[in-house]
Formats: sequence, C-alpha cells, structure tokens
Amino acid sequence: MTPNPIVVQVVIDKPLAQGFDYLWDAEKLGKLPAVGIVVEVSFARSKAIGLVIKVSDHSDYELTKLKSIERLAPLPLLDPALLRLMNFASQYYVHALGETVLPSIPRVWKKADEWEKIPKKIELAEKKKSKEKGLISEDLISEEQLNTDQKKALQELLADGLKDNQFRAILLQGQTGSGKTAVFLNWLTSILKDEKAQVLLLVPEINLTPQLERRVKAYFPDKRMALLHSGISENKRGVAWYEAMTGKSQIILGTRLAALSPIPNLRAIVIDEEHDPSYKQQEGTRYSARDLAIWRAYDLKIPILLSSATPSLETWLAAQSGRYEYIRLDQRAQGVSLPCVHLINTRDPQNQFSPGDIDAPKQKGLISKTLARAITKNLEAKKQTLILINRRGYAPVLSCSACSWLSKCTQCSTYTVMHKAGALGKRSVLSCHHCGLAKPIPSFCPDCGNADLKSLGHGTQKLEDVVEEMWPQARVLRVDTDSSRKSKGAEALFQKIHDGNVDIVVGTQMIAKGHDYQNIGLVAVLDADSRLYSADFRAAERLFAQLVQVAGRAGRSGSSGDKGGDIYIETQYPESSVFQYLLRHDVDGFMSFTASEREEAKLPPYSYQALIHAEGKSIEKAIQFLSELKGRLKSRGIITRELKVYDPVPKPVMRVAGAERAQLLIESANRKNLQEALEKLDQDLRQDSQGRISKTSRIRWLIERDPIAI
DNA sequence: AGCACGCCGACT
DNA sequence: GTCGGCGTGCTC
Repeated sequence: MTPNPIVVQVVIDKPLAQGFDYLWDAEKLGKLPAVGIVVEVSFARSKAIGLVIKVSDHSDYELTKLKSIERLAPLPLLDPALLRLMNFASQYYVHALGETVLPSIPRVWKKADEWEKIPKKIELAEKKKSKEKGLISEDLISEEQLNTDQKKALQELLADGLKDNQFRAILLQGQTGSGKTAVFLNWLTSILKDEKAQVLLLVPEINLTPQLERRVKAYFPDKRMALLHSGISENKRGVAWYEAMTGKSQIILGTRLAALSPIPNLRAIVIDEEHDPSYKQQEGTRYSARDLAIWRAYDLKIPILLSSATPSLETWLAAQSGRYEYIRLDQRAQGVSLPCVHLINTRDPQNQFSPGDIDAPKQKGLISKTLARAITKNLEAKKQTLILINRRGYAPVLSCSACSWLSKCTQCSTYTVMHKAGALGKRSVLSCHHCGLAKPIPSFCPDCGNADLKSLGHGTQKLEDVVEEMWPQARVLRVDTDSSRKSKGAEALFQKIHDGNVDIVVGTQMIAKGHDYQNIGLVAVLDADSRLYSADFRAAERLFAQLVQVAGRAGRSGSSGDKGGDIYIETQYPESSVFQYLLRHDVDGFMSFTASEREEAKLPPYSYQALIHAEGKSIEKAIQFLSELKGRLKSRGIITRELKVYDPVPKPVMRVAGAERAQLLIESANRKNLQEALEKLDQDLRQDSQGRISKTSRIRWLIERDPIAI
C-alpha cells in the first residue's frame, strides 16, 4: 500500500476564486508542508508564486493530474494572524484571496530564480544599514517637553494600557500644532520597552513626511525601523518587509501597504491623520488600511490609536458614542496662534476689480481684488504666499452666476454634475451619481431665470500665468503631484520653500500635508466651491479637513508672540456651513452638523455602500452591462427592501486608454445584508465571464466596498 | 488574468 | 484559399 500523498492547496495572484491542489514531495523540498509557506508552482503553461492555504492527504481533483510544488521561498511562515487578516480582507472586499495576499509580498520575494541569492542581499543591506546608523545626528535626540495637556493625554493612554491583551481603539483629536505626535511617540516608548514588541505606525504619504521618519529615528535611536512605502526601492522594501516579518525591526513605519505586512509581535498600532483618504487603496483589492488596521488590532487584542485634527466622521462618531476612547488635545503648543480666516464673497462687486483699477489683471475673475491686494501686502511684508488649487478632472456642478442656485438632484441629497455630449447620449446632461437620474441641462436658472449658468471650478489651470502677470517680481513655484511624486522631487521642492527661495507657491492640497512652513503669511483657496459642491457627498467633509490642515500650516510660527497667518477663501457661498464652522475653528460643531445631515439622508456611516465598476469599449456597453446586472439581481430576489440598487452612472472623468467606465451604487442599512448580496453578485459575475449574459461586450468589472468617492 | 482553441469575415 | 477577429473554456 502506498502511503497517503501530501496535498496542499495553493492560491496565486489571479482573479480566480478557488485555490489549486498540488502534491508536496517532502523529500525533494526538504520540509514538511504548512499553511503560510510561499511556494513556486507551475500553473497552466507558466510558473507562478503562490501561498499554501491548506494541507491535507486527499484532493477533490484527480490525484494523477496534480502537479508538484516546485520550490519553497526562503521565508518564514506568513503567520496565522496575518492570514486571518488576509482572509477577512479578501471576503470583505470581495476579492480573491490570492489577489489579496500576493500583491502584499514585495517583488523581490516573488522572483524564484533569485531566492538563492537572497541571503547575501540581506547581509549586504545589513552592513549598509549599520553604517547609516552612525550618521544620525545626536542633537535630534532631545527629550521633548510635554505640556500639561499632552502629559494628561499620555497618562490616559498609559493608565488602561497596563491591561494587556485587550483591544482598545483610541481617537486622539487635536489641532495641528497641539503635539499629537509627541504624545503617541511617548506612548510607543513604553510599549517598546519590551525588547520583542513591535509597533506599526501608519502615515498617509510618507514621501511627503520624511520629517516624521527623522523624528521617529530620533526618539528610538537604538530600535530598528522598517520603512514600508512605495517610494522605497524594491530591494530595500523586500529587506524591510523581511525584517518586520522576522521581528528584527521593532518599528514598522509606512503607508497603507504596511497595514498588510507580517508583524508577528505586533503590540500597538498608530494611524496618523486617520481621516486621510489616501489610506484607501484605489486599485487591486480596494481596501481601507485604516479599517483593516482596526480589524487587526481587534483580532490581536492590542491597542490602536487614531490621530487627527479632523477625524473621519466614522471615527468621530465612534469616539462620541464611547465605542472608542476619546482623548483631546486642545492646547496649542506655545508661540503658535490660530490663523485668521477670511471669506471673500466673489459675488460681491466690492471684492472684484473694476475697469478703473490699475492693478487689474487681463483675465479677471480668477483672483478677486480683495485677495490680490492682500497678497500684495503679504509680499511686501516679505512673507510667503500659498495658493491652493484643486486637482482637475472632476465632473462639475452647475451654478447660477446671479443667485445661489446649484444643480441639485430632485430625488437625493446630492448634487448633479455635468456630463458632456456623448457620455450618455447625444446631448449633454446633468447626472446624479447617487441614483443615476439624468436630466437635460437647463438653459436658464430655474430659480431666477438668469441665462448665465456656469460650471463650478473651471479655469484654475491658467492661474500660474495670471499670478506671474500680477506679481512679475515674485518668485513663483508650482507644486503638484506630478512634479513631486518623482521620488525626491517633493523633498527638494519643500526645501526650496523652506529656504525662502520662493515667494508664491501654487499647488494642490498636497502642499499642505505634514509640512511645517515657518514663513507662510497667507494661504489662499480659490476654487473651494467646486470642492464643496460635488457629486460626492463626502466633498464637504474633505474640504473642511483640508482647510483646517491648511489653517494649521498658516498658523504655525517659529518665534513666539508672532501672530498667526491669514487664510483667504474665495466663495460664492460664504454662508455655507463648512465655512461658518471653519471661521470659528469649530471642528466638533462641523462634525456634529455633518453627522445629522448624513443621518437624515441615510448616507454613510448610517448606511453601507458598494460600487460596481464596469469598463468597456463604449459607455453604452458598460451601462448596458450594469443595467442587465441590476435586472438579474432583481429577478433573483437579491434586491430586498433593505438593499437598494440604483441606476448605472457614467464616469466621464477617468478615460483610461480608450476604455469608458460606468458605475452602479448599491446601498444597505444593514452591513450583513450588503455583504451577502455582494458575495452572490460576485459569483454571478464570475459565471458571466464564462458565457451567461452580455456575450456581446467584453466588460471588465470590479466590486468596490466602502467607496470613498462616488 | 493569460492563453489556446475554434469558428466566421476580408485580403496579400 | 488563408489571416485574424474575439467568444469560450481552462488552469491543480
């Protein structure tokens, strides 16, 4: 009798829901099988890297047809806790397990041909790192003096912290400049007293905050730190990931991808700027690193600290209700005062240039007279000016130039946006991204009859030219994602601003992220309205967060006694609640207001959402695909009273290489209900690609859970 | 996802 | 007559 074979199930990085069985030749591989081993297998006609997720002695597949495992990666096991997280993520985000796990493994570990060379590589990296260590200047390692607020916060954190093995979620809320970082770094100090303990520190975009990295290094000079973010070379990332996995690094500092890294002795998690939308992955498995980190902390029974000046509504409500612990830091560090917020009503002729003004630019209407004169004054005071503009590419809301009319959906609490001719038919339409309702564009304002209707937020591209025309003597710098993403680009640009080699900075919101500027006297926000009124119901929340952050930057000051900076916001709607709460620096007021608005409209976090994206050669085909899908959900009884499926909406903005896209919104007051529906829908769609419906159009589809932009 | 197989249209 | 379009099926 032949002994029972060893069969392992392996998942690979393909959109296939199942795993595949392989034979395990213990003698050849020199090891017994275990769940969590990374392997190389032959799959179809090529090789693939996979992960063992099951070990058994039989297979549902014909034994003689099974192939054997080729090779084993020189890695320790992906630990059970990490696999629990991966399983959860795969289920929750309705993505194949293999497609969730394997992308989280650095590329170097997925080149089987190089597995043998890896020990040498690690050795080399080790040597380099120990050399670097000596370079850290000692003067950075200074004990930061905590103010009374900070001390109190730290005590609160530590008081309960003595209870081990307990899940705690804590919101640390405090204005920019209140010293949140010092508080959580001190907290981590106590956790890291245990030689083995590891901590995970997540930041939104690390390439923008190298100063945090330096600060962490200064705090923990004798701890090893693993940096995990996409700006790091593949080799270095591979080593950092390995050091996290083996427990060699105690501090894992990184962006959202670090939330999925193996950290066997994880004892605490910190999420800095927890509200930041960049925690949401927007491709592959579209996970929220913040949500997964919370799940991970819950699963591991460890504390997680969420830090922000303007928490996400979800987190804020959890803290208000007592589900999360709530720690406030309201005292600003010494010498820092709040900036003064000015709202410029652009509809008021007094604020605009008139023909007689000698300083009027050729192109009027982009920068108001009031703002222009404030900037001139600021330049004369030898202070720097920051002009914030929006990222382009949003479908704009239509507005009336004479009254306060905005194109609102008649059925929903959201705004309808312009879709140019061709997207939904021959005519341009106003479309609601929530319910899918499309209406013709009115030629007159429905409220006042004015014929001059404008789309919000157009024309900021020309801003740079206008700025140069108006202040020819000023040194103007443009900072945007493109100019800074190129690895070290961002740091160099920020350095330029720091050194005072620039008078006016024109850029997107990113320039406000995580940087302290010493000499910014004025911040201008030009197209706030287009960000306030948008198809996306979260637009106001995001704008508010950004403005508060910007306000924090402008208010910062090196020398004590210096007055805070000024913020000028140009708007047609100065009475809007976002601006009114901002004027009073009232974060909680805004949150509470937004919460009641959402509750009334039954929008998240009072309901749960998912988007089905469809991409095809033409928008019609994508829409048709989603309509058919909706029809089938209906006929199969998946749409219940609790579960709402809206109509498909075209997405005119992102046209990727000839492909056109549409989306379908699914909403439910019940989380479980939505989860079940999505799972059924996923199965259904997978069958489709094997020939049930829409045979005519090849459509790429994707399910997105908890979308952050609609 | 890739990739092969296979069945119908316009072309050196 | 073929080349190649993509609809369909399969990968342990």
